[in-house]
Amino acid sequence: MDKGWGLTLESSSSSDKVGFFMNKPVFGFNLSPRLNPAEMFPSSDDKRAIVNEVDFFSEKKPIVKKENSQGDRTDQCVVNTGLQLVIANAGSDQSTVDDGISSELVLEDKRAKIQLAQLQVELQRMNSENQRLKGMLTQVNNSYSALQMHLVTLMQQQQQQQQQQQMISRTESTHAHEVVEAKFNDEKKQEKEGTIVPRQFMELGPSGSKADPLDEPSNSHTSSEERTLSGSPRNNMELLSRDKAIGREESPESESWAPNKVPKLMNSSKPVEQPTEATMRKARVSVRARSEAPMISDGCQWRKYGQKMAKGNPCPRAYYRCTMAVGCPVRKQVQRCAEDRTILITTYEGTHNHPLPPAAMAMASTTSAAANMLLSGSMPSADGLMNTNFLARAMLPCSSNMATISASAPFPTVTLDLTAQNSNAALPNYHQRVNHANNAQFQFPLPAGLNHPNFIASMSAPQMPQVLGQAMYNQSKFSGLQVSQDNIHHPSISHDTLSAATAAITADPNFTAALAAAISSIIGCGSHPNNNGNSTMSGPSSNNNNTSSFPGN
DNA sequence: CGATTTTGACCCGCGC
DNA sequence: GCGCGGGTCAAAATCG
Repeated sequence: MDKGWGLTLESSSSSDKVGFFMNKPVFGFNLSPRLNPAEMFPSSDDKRAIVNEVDFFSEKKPIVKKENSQGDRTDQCVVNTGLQLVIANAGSDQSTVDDGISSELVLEDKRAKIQLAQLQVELQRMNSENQRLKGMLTQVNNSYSALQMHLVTLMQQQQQQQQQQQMISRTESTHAHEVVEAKFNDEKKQEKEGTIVPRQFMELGPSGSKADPLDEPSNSHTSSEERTLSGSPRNNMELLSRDKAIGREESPESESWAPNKVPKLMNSSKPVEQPTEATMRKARVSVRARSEAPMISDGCQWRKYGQKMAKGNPCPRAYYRCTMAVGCPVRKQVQRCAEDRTILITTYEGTHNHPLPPAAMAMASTTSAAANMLLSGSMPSADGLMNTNFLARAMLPCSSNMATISASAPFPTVTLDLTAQNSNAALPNYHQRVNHANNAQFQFPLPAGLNHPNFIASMSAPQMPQVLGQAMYNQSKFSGLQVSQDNIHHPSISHDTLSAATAAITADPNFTAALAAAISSIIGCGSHPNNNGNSTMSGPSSNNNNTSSFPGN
């Protein structure tokens, strides 16, 4: 930790007891070996401190002089004198007294002792505070790790469930075939489709189908089930249309694309087991990040399946679907910001139905947490949004433009703004757009917009510095970013660091992904203290497979 | 030659 | 009912 944070607390301050949150107080008091290290760090096991202590007493004056020359004059005058006197008294060495102990010296001695005592008290206080902060940091880290583990576990369980259900549905599909044949025996061709279609979506669906083909022989027309899957008429129509589409697809290629159609059918077949999936399908997480690359790296593999010109934006919008697993319903849209083309807007939608690589977990958990937060207020109703954003506000009392929740129809969307000068450049227009649509909108800061002035000014929330600080530190370790705490007055992040982080976000796609973990942890901790790890929705992850064609270029 | 991208067509929801 | 815009499909083109 100290290495990464570049602690330079002179000799004695390198003690492990002084965590990075202590750097400010330590610097503020300018503790140095001029003070008796043994007193300042009574339980310190720091080698340097011990050495200094020994040297100090063994060579008395030479050491004192040497250190005086390094220290600032004020400290020199007061503290050093005190120490000398202590030595003189302790050693009962009258030689120094022979020069004449003036009352001034005695006063200085007392002053020094008082100051020393004050410093010790202050140090103790700082130590205890440091311990407390470290404890909180550990707690946050543990929570985050636990949540990630929990998420992974859940995803694995989900996958196992899917596999089991797929096994079951395979056998059931045979029955379905027979029933379909019986019902549509007047047209042999129809029979064929009836057999093929159920198999497709049962095997490729994101989660095992609990639909019982026996209950609904005409699977492709089970509007009753579809209705339960989603309350929205839009989905109903979608599903019906999908049925038609599947019905007309007989080419081999249709099989390869079947997964794309499967999710909704699958949703329809299991409305009870995954009640949130339909809503998750609607919930979107939009990530704004500065990037010259065509796509941000999120750890997932994507295939482009479409590109369109969107109204109001000269840059085309590209459509991608996740190809890490057959039938993964997750899709994303990538588009340059019309106002600032260096900003890449990536909108994720859907839930991965497969395990994610670590690189993808960060962004996935981020979007998951964001979507969960959005959906935790239940539906995109006004109440839901109010609740959601109440949580956001409570959790992150400072208000800036790092993240936005909007009830933008038809999909509620969370916007995570990873851009630097977001609020000044692009967001105003964005906000106007959203507000004009009479959408409730709330904002809260995220670490990604690290160099946002409001962000720095708003670091009062006690949990923020720790989470962000740790995230920054962790990131710095593998992104090559050096995070130094020298001369900063806030425990976690300096302006320089923020700038560097912003630069790193742009330069290193992995940084974005990992930084997303911090976002995730913040959002998760704040909005879903109990269940944010349960998220099954994973956004995407960003990744390395940059597509050749980039919207807007 | 398989995988991926491109791109025009198509479908659907929504507003007028 | 019609037109618009968003989203998706799928054949053709391109890439590795």
